[in-house]
Amino acid sequence: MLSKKQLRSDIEAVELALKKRNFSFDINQLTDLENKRKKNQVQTQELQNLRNTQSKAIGKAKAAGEDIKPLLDAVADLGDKLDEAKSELQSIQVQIDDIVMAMPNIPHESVPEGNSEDDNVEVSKWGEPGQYDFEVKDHVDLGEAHGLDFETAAKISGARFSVMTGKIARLHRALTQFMLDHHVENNGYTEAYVPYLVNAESLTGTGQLPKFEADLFKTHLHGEEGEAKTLYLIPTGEVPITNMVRDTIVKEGDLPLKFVGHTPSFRSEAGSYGRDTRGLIRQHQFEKVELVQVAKAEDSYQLLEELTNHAEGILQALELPYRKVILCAGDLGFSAAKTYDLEVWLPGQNAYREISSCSCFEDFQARRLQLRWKNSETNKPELLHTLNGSGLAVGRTLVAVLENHQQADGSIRIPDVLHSYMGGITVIN
RNA sequence: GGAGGGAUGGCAGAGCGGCUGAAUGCACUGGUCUUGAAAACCAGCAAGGAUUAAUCUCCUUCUAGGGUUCAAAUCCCUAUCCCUCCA
Repeated sequence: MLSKKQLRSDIEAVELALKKRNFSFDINQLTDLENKRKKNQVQTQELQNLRNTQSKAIGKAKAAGEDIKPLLDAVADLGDKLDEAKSELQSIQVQIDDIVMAMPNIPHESVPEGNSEDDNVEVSKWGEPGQYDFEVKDHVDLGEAHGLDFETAAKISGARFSVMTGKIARLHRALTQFMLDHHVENNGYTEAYVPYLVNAESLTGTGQLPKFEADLFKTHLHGEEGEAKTLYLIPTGEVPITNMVRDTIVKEGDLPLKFVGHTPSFRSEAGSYGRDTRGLIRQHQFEKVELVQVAKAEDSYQLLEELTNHAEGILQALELPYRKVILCAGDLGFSAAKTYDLEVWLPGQNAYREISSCSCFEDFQARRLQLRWKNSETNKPELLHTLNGSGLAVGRTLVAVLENHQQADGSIRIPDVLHSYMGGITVIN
């Protein structure tokens, strides 16, 4: 959520900034509502003030043993007037909130202009795509022989699910364990285990709601669809991990907070029919190791670089060629101010594909989350900045390992760092 | 499944219709004292919002949502979460 102060004082600048990401809104509508709000709020507060002072006077008169009847008569219709003013104010505020909650974050000044992923800008490249003196297979063909099974998954659940058995399943687990250990031991993250079902408040805090409900799997207990009983499957570990610190004032000395968590992610993939239908690339359920940081405003962009490097460290350790791109304004996610995507080389697709997305949200999420720290200089709570990134998406990492480390006979070479996690297995064949 | 108890500021914890935005302690900030520190003492210290150049002032908030009342942290109802006991 953007700051309402900013929307009042500098709405033209907001419009201009959001235009960069092809988002437009009706300035006049918002200013009209804002003017109404101002008038109504002042009026309502005056009525409340009147009620408070009158009530106090009644209390005093009563204590002094005076006749309070005339005072009671004087406030007879105050309650109704107040109710009316309040409900009108509330309806205006709901309208304003609806508009403001649907507004995306303002892109950071370093974000390049552009409309789609074609306009993203490559920042760096690591490793060289391998040369293969045989015809490369994609992960579906490679995995089939080793226990990657989409047909059984389709029987159990449907399209966009997978079953893994045997060594593939172990490799998938090994990748997860390796990533978690790596980030805890080398990068200073605290491991977090979190719920996979979350309430609407949490999803509102990180920005998935109210705008993107269609992307979520929704459950309700005992067939009842009510606020309290509705839970959603998390679309990313970002949601529960970031929400651990919702509504808190973090001690300055504890900053930055750094959490790493392994969770499944559940996505409806509404609107992506026909895209990436083959293989593990786009699933309703996939595993991810998520990095989350919470920091002071002045540190956040430095930490975005670090966090991205942490994700890159996994790719390097697994000997996977990749490139880093900065997303253009038009391709930026709703809550993000700046995002680096890491794209791993997939020989089977002869292309770089996203495997991690690392973003700084500035105070956009923190404002919804009421996530703050107390500045000892001003003695005032200030909003923190939030960051997160995949470190990495496990399913896609599995794809990358299979495809990049395939050998002529269809076997898979296991990168050195995984050997201990694989019980000494160095090749899957 | 049944019966109770609870949720209050950064934390702990009093208050149980008007004098309570909230005692007290801890933490924190500033000061006195000290060569320095600790201790002691003094002072300050909830958040959000409206208005303002700023100060002032005002409004809202004691888990959440309803209700009673001129007036609610306090009474009533509902929900959520926590705890204890019984089965």
